[in-house]
Amino acid sequence: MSIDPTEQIPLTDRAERLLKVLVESYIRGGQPVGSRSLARVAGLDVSPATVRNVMADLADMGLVHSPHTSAGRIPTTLGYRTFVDRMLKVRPLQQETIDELREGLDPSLGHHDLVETASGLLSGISHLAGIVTVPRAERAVLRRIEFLEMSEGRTLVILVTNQQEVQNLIIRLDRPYSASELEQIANFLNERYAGKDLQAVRRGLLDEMDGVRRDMNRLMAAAVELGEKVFSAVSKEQDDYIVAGQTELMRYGDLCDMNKLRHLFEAFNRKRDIITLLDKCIHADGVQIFIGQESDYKPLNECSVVSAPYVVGEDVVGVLAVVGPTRMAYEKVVPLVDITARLLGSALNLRG
Amino acid sequence: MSIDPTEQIPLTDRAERLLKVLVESYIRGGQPVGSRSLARVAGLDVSPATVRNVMADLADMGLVHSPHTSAGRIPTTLGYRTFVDRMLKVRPLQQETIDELREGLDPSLGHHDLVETASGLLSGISHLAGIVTVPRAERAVLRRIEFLEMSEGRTLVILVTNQQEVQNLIIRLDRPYSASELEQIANFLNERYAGKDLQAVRRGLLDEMDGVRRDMNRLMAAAVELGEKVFSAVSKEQDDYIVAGQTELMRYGDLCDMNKLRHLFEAFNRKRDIITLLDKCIHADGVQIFIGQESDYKPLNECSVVSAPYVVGEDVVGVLAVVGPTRMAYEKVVPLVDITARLLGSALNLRG
DNA sequence: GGTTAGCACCCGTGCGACAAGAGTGCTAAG
DNA sequence: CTTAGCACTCTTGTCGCACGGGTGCTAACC
Repeated sequence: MSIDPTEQIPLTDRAERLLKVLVESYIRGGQPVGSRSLARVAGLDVSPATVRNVMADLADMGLVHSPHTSAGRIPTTLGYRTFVDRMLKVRPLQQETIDELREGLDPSLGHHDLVETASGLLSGISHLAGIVTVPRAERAVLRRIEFLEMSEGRTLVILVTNQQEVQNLIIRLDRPYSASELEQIANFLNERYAGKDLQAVRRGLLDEMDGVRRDMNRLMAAAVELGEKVFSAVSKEQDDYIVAGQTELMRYGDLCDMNKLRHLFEAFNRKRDIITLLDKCIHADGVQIFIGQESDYKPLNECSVVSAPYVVGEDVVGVLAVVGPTRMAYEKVVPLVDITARLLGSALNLRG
Repeated sequence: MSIDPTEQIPLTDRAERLLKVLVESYIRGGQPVGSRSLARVAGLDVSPATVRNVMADLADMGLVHSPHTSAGRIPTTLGYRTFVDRMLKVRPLQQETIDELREGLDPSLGHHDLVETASGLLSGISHLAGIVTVPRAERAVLRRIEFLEMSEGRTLVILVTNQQEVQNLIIRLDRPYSASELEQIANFLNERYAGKDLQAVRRGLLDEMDGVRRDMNRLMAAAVELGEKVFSAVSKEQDDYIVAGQTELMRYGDLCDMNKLRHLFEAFNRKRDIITLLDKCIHADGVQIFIGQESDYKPLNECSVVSAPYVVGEDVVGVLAVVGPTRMAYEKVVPLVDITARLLGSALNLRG
């Protein structure tokens, strides 16, 4: 949110109030709101005509527009933006919702399950789609590595990280290693690197490869080479997320166009584009909101994305988000995303 | 297909031909087909009036119906059924499609990837949704089991099956075991059970528990108990499937009702009901077709499911299916499902 | 000057009428 | 048994029309 396009726009108190009420009431009702009802509900004790004048100004500033002459007004993207940045009063979550989140995000679950339930909770509570990226492994701490020969040239690598996470991958070796050789290599790597995070491990391995190659014995050389193979593969294996509750989006008249909705769903499946969008906010701290075209991605043109990074220790390890029609209940979604991010972070954190 | 409700219905050659053409032409066009066009395209050299008479008979038999007086005719479920059972001439797949399948289902892929690509291929080729169940592990052959202590009471079990499949799960032990104890237990289990399929392993373990309990030493007893824990957990871990191309279904006007479509998608996510449906055909050999309400499951009322079990060795290990509107190109989908099932089976088989 | 009432006007929506077209069912003749 | 003919039904599209919500503008008002 470093660039705030609304900073410049000056609004009288009344205009501001009217915009706020307009957005709220459009979010609630989903229909263009006219001057009469706006005047009534705003509690400002002004006539519809006055409201119309104000609306004309807001329209000039690009904050609202009519879908056609003589329907009520609808907020534009910029209108939502202004609303969100300047008028949004977040309403704290109900205690029972918080309890539900806290219960669901049980620290004893595995990474994958945590991500999945987080996504499910986001969606279930907001009645919108939830997205949670799989946490980056780079900062996970290596606890143990083991090798297991499977068949000619294919070796199973078992990687235990943090307290409980297990990851296995199969690598191909260019020459056969004996079982005891593999054991020694594992021992070497464990002794040297257990307790460091994967990023550090990889850096360490690269250093060793570069540097003192000649004073390594064969075993060490093999260990380093093999390790590098493993950890480069692991670091590639990221960039994934879990979506829950796509179907919720089929409930909203706003997105009733089957074709657009299809494109949106396909985008969810394709993942790539969504990932790049989520990446954008991985280092914004706190909740971030993309409204309509702000996401700069066609399938999301009529959607808003409310996202927040989640943090383990000092490090941002992932992002979660809620996706729904532009016309969503921001005042509820924002705190939901916020708190879910915190709870997910701490659930992951407790597991070390 | 043991019960064939159409066996009884006698049809003149002409009626049969007309029904066939009607179904084909409705599948192609999606609109009720009238007597005039039917007469023309059937190539029978009869007048529309004659066709109308035949249609009246077919309607009496419940094979076709009009959406209302004086629209063309549409096949009923029973009509489709008759068509599929008695008139469907499967058209062999194009060679390039077969190549695409064969290439995609690379035996060197892991189980999970195979299932995923199979599902994707089914969907991509048919432009419908594809479903493939994860292969049952029961008949997979145990190659090796290893234990790795992780933290107090939590032990990682690594299970290598067939040539290349790795599965790991974490179990809780009621008492702590030393590393060497675990190693011995693993050795015991490996010696005794490597090469047998998981079902046999489990049976064996249960036998040992039941039977000769007293002449086992402590180690054996522990091994048996632990093993039982593992293999009972593994056998529960099944009953899953992978869906691909749900979004394709949003393309068809037949399923344009957003609500129904939502229910369908939710059914895909819920999985349970779909699984029970797929279970029904796991032991029918060859392709099976559920048309509309035949599936006996509301969300699928306007869909057909074309399914086939896939086989490794002698054993059916899973089912795959294509789901689409009742009005689908059966003559293409049937061979597609058939061949994909064979290729998936053999891809899994090659991997031992 | 800001605010308001009044008024002309615009435009989406719903409704009824109407014609066209497609298709049927029935009957009577071949 | 087949077919032509015909009356009838029902959907679809279009047009016109009235209605109502909402606007923009202007002129009066405080």
